[in-house]
Amino acid sequence: MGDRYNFHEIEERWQKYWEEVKPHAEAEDAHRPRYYCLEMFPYPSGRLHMGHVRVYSIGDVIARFKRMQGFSVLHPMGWDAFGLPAENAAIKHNIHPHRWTQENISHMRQELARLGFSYDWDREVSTCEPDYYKWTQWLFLLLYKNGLAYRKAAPVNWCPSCATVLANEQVVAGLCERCDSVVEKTNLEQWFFRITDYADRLLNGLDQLEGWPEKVKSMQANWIGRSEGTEIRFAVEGFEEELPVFTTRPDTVFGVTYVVVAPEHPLVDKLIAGQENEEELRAFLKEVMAQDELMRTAEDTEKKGIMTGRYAVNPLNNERVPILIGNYVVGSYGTGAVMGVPAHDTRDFAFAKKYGLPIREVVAPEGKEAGGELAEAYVDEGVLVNSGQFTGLPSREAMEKITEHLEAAGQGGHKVNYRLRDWLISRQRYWGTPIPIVYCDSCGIVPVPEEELPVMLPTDVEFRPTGESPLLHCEEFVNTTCPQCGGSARRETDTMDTFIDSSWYFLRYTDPHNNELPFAKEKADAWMPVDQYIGGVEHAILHLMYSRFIQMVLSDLGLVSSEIPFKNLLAQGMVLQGGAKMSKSKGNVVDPDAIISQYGADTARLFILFAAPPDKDLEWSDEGIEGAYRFINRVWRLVIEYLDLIKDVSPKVGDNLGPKERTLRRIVHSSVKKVTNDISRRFSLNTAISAIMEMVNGMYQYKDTPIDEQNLNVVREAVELLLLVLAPFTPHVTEELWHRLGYRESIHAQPWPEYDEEATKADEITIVVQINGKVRDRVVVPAESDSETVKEAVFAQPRVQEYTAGKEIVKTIVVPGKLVNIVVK
RNA sequence: GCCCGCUUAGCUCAGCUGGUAGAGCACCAUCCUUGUAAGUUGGGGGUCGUUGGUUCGAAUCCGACAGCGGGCUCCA
Repeated sequence: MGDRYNFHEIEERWQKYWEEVKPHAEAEDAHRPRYYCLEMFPYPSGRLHMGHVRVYSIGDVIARFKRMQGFSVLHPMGWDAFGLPAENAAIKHNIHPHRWTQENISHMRQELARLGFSYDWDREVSTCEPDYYKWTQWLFLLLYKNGLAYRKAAPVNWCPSCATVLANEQVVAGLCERCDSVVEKTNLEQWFFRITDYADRLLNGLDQLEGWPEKVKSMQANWIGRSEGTEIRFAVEGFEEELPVFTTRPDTVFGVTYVVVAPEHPLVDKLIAGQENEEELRAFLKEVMAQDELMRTAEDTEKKGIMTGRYAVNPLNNERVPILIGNYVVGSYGTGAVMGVPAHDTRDFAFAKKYGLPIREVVAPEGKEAGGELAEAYVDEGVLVNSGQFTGLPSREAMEKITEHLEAAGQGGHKVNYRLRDWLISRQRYWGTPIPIVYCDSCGIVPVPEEELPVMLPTDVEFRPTGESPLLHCEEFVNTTCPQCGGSARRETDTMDTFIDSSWYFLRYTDPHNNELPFAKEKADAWMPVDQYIGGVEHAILHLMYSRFIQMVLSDLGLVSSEIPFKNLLAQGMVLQGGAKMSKSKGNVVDPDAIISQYGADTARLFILFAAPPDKDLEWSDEGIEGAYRFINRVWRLVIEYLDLIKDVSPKVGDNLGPKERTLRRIVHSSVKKVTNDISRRFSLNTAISAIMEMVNGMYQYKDTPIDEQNLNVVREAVELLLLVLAPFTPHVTEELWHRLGYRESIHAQPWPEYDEEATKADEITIVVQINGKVRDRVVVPAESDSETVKEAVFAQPRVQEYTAGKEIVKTIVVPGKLVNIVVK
C-alpha cells in the first residue's frame, strides 16, 4: 500500500471485494422503504460506448445515494439480446447468433464490472434465453386471448436490406431506422397488437406522468396525434357505397367543390372501372404508387390529381362534386379521402387553382363582407356565409350544429382520429422470440397452449446470405401437430419485434427466477412502478410508449396494480465529440476501455458526471478528464497527509472552536447541504460535484493551519464527510480511503451524512447597499442582526450619507441577510 | 408550417421561489523542486443573444425579434 494514488490496484481490490460480498444483492428488507432505480438495458453489441458509461454512471450514483439514504434499492442489469446484428454476424462471420450474443454479453458484463456499477447481478435477465422468451410468448398469448393480438393482411413497411417488415415507429422519414434503406410498401399477412384501443388512455395518461420531461410527453402526444373532427359521408353517384371523409372544419362543408381519394383507397378500383379515361387513370395510379412513400410525402412534391369522371353528393346541400384521385392524400390516415374546400385551406386552394376547380367562400372574417376573388385561402375561423340555414353562425357554433345535423340525418357525426396505428409486431427474422402460433388446415390459427411454452428457437439452422429467415427452411421447426386436432400443422415462422422483449423486462427483474409465471403480482407490486428510469431520448416514442401500453394491458387484466411503468424519467443527453454524436463513421469515438485503463473508472465516472447536467448533451474533453483525474489525486493527497494525525480521532466535534475551524466547518457543512440538495432535488450531479470541489478547496485552505490537538476531530469530521458525499460518484477511491481511516465496514453501507445547519451559518454577513437599485456600498454585520440594526449600520456609512445628502428618502427596502435598497428622490 | 428547448467568462456549464454574476478546464503570475513531470497559492477575464415592459431592483417574470438545436408534418 503505497502513498500514491494507484487506481489500478485500488479498483481491482474493491471490485473483487464487491463481487465476493455482493453488497448490492437486494435483501428485500421489508422495514425499509423501497426504491427501484433502472437504466435502460443495453443491446449487447460487443463493447460499451461512452453513452453507456454515461447512463449507467448516472444510475449508479442515484442507486448508491438512495441506498445511503436508507432505501432498499433494486438496481438490476440485463440484456436486450435479440436483434438483427447478431444475425448479420452469423451470415458474415459464420458464428451462431447465440454464441455471438453470449460472447458480447460476457465482455460487456466485465466492462460494467470494471466501472464499479452496483448491480444486483443475481437478477440479470437476457431476453434471448428460453427462460425469458417463454414469458414473452406467454405475454403474446395473453394479448391474443384478450383480442389484442390479431393477424391481418395490410400494406406494411418492408426494409429490403433487413429483409423484414417494420413498425411505423421504426420508419424515419421513409427510411429504415436501423440501416437507412428506403422502406417499401408490401401487402403481407402480419401480426398486430391493438395499441390503438389504448390511444386515448396513452394520451390522457401522459398528464399523470409528472416526473417525465415535457419534451418526451409532447413527442408521444404528437405521435398519438389525436384529432377531433367530423366524419361526413358523401353518397357516390351510381354506387351503393358511401365515401366518408374526415374533417376538422365541418363549418366549411358548404364550400366543398370536389372530393379527393388516395390512390390506395378501397373504392378506387370500382370508381375507375369502365370510365372512358380508365387507361389514363390506371397510368396515373401506377405512377403514383411507384413513388415510394418518402418521395410522395416530401414537402416539395407537386400535388397531382386526376378526375375520375365520377361524382359525389354533398349531404348538406345535395350538390354534385367531382371525385378526384390525388397523390397527396394518404391512404392510411383518416378515411383515405378528403373534401376539397379551396376557399379555406391552403393546400386545397393551390390544388383548385391548378386544376381550375371552383372556389367558393363560405366563411368570412368577422365584420367583413364576403365576395370578390380570394387571393389566398382564408383559413381562420369566422362567420358563415353562403351556407344555407347555417349562414350567419360563427364557425364554432356552426361546427357543432352541422355535425349534429349530419348525425340526425345519418350521414356522419363526431369522430376522433388518431395518427397512431396498430403495432405491427411480426418480423421475418430468425433471432427473435418465436410467435407461439400454429396454422392448421382444419382449425386455422391455433395458439400454442401455455404448457407447451416455450416454443424453442431451433439452434441448428442455416443462415442464408440473402438474409431470408432460416426458420422458413427449418423443417423440424415448421412442421408440427395441431394442438387442437392433432393433425399436421405449420408453425408461424415470424418472430416478434424486439420491442416486445423490452416492454416488460422491468417486471421480470422484480421476480427473475419465477418458473410458474413471468412474475408474481406481489413481487411486481412491491417494486413497481420504477421510481427512476434513465435512458436516451431516442426511445422517447418507441420503447417508452410500448412499455406504457403493455403495462396498461397487464394492469387491466389484474396482473399488476400500477398502470404506469415508470414514475420518473430522466432522458439523458448524448455524448458528443467536436459537436457531433460519437460514431464510427465520423471517427470521433472515445473508447471507454482506453479511458479506464489510463485514468481508472473513478475518473471516468467523475468526469462524465461533472461535464454536463445529466439531461443535456455532453461534450467530451480530454482536458476535462485530466481535470477529474487531478481532482481525485487532490482528494487522495489531502486524506493521506492527514491520515496519521486523525487515524484514532473521533469525528465528534466539541464546542469552543477557533475562527478557522468555524470557517472550515461552515464550508464543509454547507457543501454537504448543497450536495444533498443537488442530488435529491433533480439529480443535478454536475453541480453536486462542483460543490464537492469547493469543499476540497476549503479543506486545502485550512491545511496549513498549525493543528492543535483539540481541532483534530474537526479535520476528521471534514475528511469523513468528504468521503461520504463523494462515495456514490467515485466508489473505489472512497472505499479505499474509508478503510484506511480504520473502518472495517464498506463506506457504501454508511448512512448519507447529515449536515449541521448551525455550522453552515456565517458569523458575519455582508449586506449589499443599493441606492435606487444600484450597488453603492457593502457593510459587514453580525449574522443575527435584525432589520433595524442593519438599517442603522447602513445609514451610518459615509458613502450612504453622501448619496442621500439633500435628497428625500422615499423608502428603504431591507432583505434580511442580503441587502438594503434605499430609494431616494 | 406547428410545438419544444437553448443562448451567461476563451471552452463546458451552474445560477432554486427576482436581491453582491459563479465552478471546472484553459490562461497569467507566485512559491516548491537541481531540472522535468507533478504540486501550492493567487489573479485577470462577462453590456447574462437583441429589444420593449412589470418592479425600489431583472441573467431570473412577461411580450416581441434573432440565432442555434430537437420533435411532428401534404394529417385533412
